Amino acid sequence: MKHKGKTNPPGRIKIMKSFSQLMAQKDFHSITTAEIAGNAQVTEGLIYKYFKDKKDLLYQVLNEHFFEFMAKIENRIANEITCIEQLEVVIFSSLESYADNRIFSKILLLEVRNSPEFFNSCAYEMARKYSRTILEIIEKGIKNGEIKPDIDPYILRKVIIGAIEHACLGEIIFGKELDIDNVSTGISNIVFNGAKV
Amino acid sequence: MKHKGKTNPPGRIKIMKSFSQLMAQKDFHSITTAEIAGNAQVTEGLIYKYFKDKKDLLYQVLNEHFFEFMAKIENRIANEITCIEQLEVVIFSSLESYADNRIFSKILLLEVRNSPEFFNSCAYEMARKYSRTILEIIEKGIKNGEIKPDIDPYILRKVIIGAIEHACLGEIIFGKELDIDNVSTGISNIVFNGAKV
DNA sequence: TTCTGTGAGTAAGCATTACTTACTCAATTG
DNA sequence: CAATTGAGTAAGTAATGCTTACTCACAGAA
Repeated sequence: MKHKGKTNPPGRIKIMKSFSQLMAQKDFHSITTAEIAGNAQVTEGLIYKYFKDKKDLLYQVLNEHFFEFMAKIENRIANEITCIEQLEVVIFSSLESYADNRIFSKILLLEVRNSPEFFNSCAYEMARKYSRTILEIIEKGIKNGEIKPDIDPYILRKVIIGAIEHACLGEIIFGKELDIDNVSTGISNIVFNGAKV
Repeated sequence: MKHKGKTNPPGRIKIMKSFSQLMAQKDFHSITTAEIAGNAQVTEGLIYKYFKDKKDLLYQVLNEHFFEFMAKIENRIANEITCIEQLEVVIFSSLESYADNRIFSKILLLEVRNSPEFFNSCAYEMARKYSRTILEIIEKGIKNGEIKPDIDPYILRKVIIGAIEHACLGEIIFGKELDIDNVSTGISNIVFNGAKV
C-alpha cells in the first residue's frame, strides 16, 4: 500500500532526518538504504512506503529546503526598491542560504543535476521559479533604465547565477569558509560596474 | 594481474570508446558494467584489468579530453597580447570546447564533482591548472593596469568560471543549441564593462 | 628448439544493494 | 462490533559492481 501524502507519520520524518544527516557526511551514491533505515531505527521496507525510490527521497528532502530558501529571498526582495538593489539582495541571500544550509546546496548543486528525473520533480519547479524571478528583475531594470539596454537579460542571468553557484562550490566540496559579505559585494561590483579599468 | 600502463591494448581502447558512447546517451550511474562490456564486445572482467573501478574509467576518459581542451586554450592565449583579450579567449574557447564535446562537459560539470575520489585524480590536476592559468592572467591584468586594482582576483575568477559553466549547463542538460559568439561576447561585455548604466 | 615469464582476455562466482512482496498489528469509523 | 485503513515489519529477489582463478598466445633467453 502506497502513501497518499495526507499525513506525516513519525517513520517518514525519521527517514528524512536520517537521510539528511548522512548526506552531510557522504555523497548520495555511497549512502545505502540499509544505512538510512538503520540510522532512522526503521526497517528498510518502510522507506518504500513513503518514497518511490532512493532518489525520490532525495528530491523530497531538497524540496523542503527549497521552500525556506524561496520564502527568505522573496521577503527580502520586497524590501528593496531599485532593481540593482534587488539583484544584490538575491546574490547575498543565495550565498547566505547556500552557506548555512550545506545539505541543501550539496543536493542542489552536486547531486540532482545528472539525473533526468529531477527535471520532472517538484523541486525543479522551485528552481525554475527562482530563475524566473531573477530574469524578471533584470527585464524590469532594463525597462526603467537602471541596466544598460544592450545587455541580454538571459546572459546576465547566467553570469549572476553562475557566479553564485561557483562561489558556493568551494565551500561545499572542500568545506572552506565563505566570507559572504566580501564575496557578495565582490560579485555585485564586478557584474554591475565591470572589471575593466 | 594488474595493468602497468606501458602499452595500450585494443581491449582497453574498446572499453573507453564504448563507455564514451554510452555516456552520450545516459548518466553515469545508469550505465552498467555489463553494458559497457557488451557494447565493447569484451568480457566484464577485462574492465577491471585496465581500470581500478567504474569511476576510474570515468576519470581516465575525462583526462584524455582534458588534454585536448588545455592544449587548445593555451595555444590561443599565447596569440593574444592584452590580459582582457586573453580572458576573452579563455571564455570563448571554453564555451566552444564544452559545446562541441558534450561528453567531456557532461562528465566534468555533472558527474565527477560529487565523488571525493575525483579530487585525487589526474583529471582534477588539469582542472586546477586551468583555474590557475585564469588567476594568473587576472593578476597580471591588475598589475599592468588593465583591470581595476580594487578587484579581488579570486572573485573575478569565480564570476568568469561560474558564468562559463552555467552557460553550458543548459546545453548539456537540455541539449539546447548554444550561440557561442553571442554568449561569449555577452559574458565578456558584462564582466568587463558592467551591466549598470 | 624448448623453456619461461608476461600480458591479453575469459568464465564463473561472490557480496552488496536497491527494491518487492506478503504479512501483522493497532487505530479509526460506520 | 465488524470492517477498513494506515503504520510498520521480515524475508526475500534480481541485478550490479567487482574478484578470483584460470587459459592462451607469444617474445626472448638458454
